[in-house]
Formats: sequence, C-alpha cells, structure tokens
Amino acid sequence: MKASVADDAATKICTAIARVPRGRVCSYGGIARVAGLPGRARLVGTVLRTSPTKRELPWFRILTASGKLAFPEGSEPYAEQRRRLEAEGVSFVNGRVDLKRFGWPREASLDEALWGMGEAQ
DNA sequence: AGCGTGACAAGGT
DNA sequence: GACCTTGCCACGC
Repeated sequence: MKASVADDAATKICTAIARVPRGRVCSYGGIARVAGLPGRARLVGTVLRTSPTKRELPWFRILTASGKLAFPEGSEPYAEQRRRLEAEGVSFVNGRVDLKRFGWPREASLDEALWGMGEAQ
C-alpha cells in the first residue's frame, strides 16, 4: 500500500489525535504542535481526509482554531461530528465550541503533552 | 514537472 | 468578531 502522507508524519498525527480525551476537542494546529509538526495544520486535515484508519480515531474532536467545525454547516459530515461531540458533553454556542473550556491540551498541561510524545524541544 | 485544491492558521484591516 | 492575504505542503490531475 502507498504510504501517502509522509508515513512518519501521519503516524505522529494519528497518535496525537488518539490522545485527545473524551469530552474535549483540539484544533488542527494544536494536533500538529503536539505531534511535533508546528505550522502544519493543513497536514492534519490531509491525514484525516485521506487516512483509511480514521474510523478508529476520534476525528470528530478535531476542529478549527476558531472553534468551528471544518465541514460546511448543513452538510452530513457536519451533522455527524456535531452530534458526536454533543453526545459527550461538548456544547456549541452560535455554531462554535469554546476552546477555552473544552480545548485540549490546556495551557497548563501543554508541556506534559509534548513530553509524552517525546517531541519536546 | 506544473498547477489548482484543500477537514488550516496567523496576522493585518 | 468578520474578512482578506499570505504561508503551508501533500494530493491529483
């Protein structure tokens, strides 16, 4: 099978996504940072879009830095993601999630998250 | 090999 | 906040 997305990077990204706790969310850029790939938010999107293993990941806990879902409002994917998030307690206000409240990692535990990945500078 | 596209983000207006 | 512009870079054609 084709490794597509720089295999290595994809693995790191998937690992990072898998770490987002239930009832919490993380931005694409946040996942990229935790994965040790700062500035590569789009790569996270590419992985989720192309990776066949996404079924096993909490892909619905990933959203944009502004707290909005990446899918167009009204689309089926949007509905499913929002349904899954609300099912685990993540609330929406005006179509967006308050990252200060449901975001992960929290500022205080960012270091810990990076250490866990063994990617801290 | 070149080019448009995209499940993004940060900075400026 | 909303909108634009620029940076990013893997993918497909």
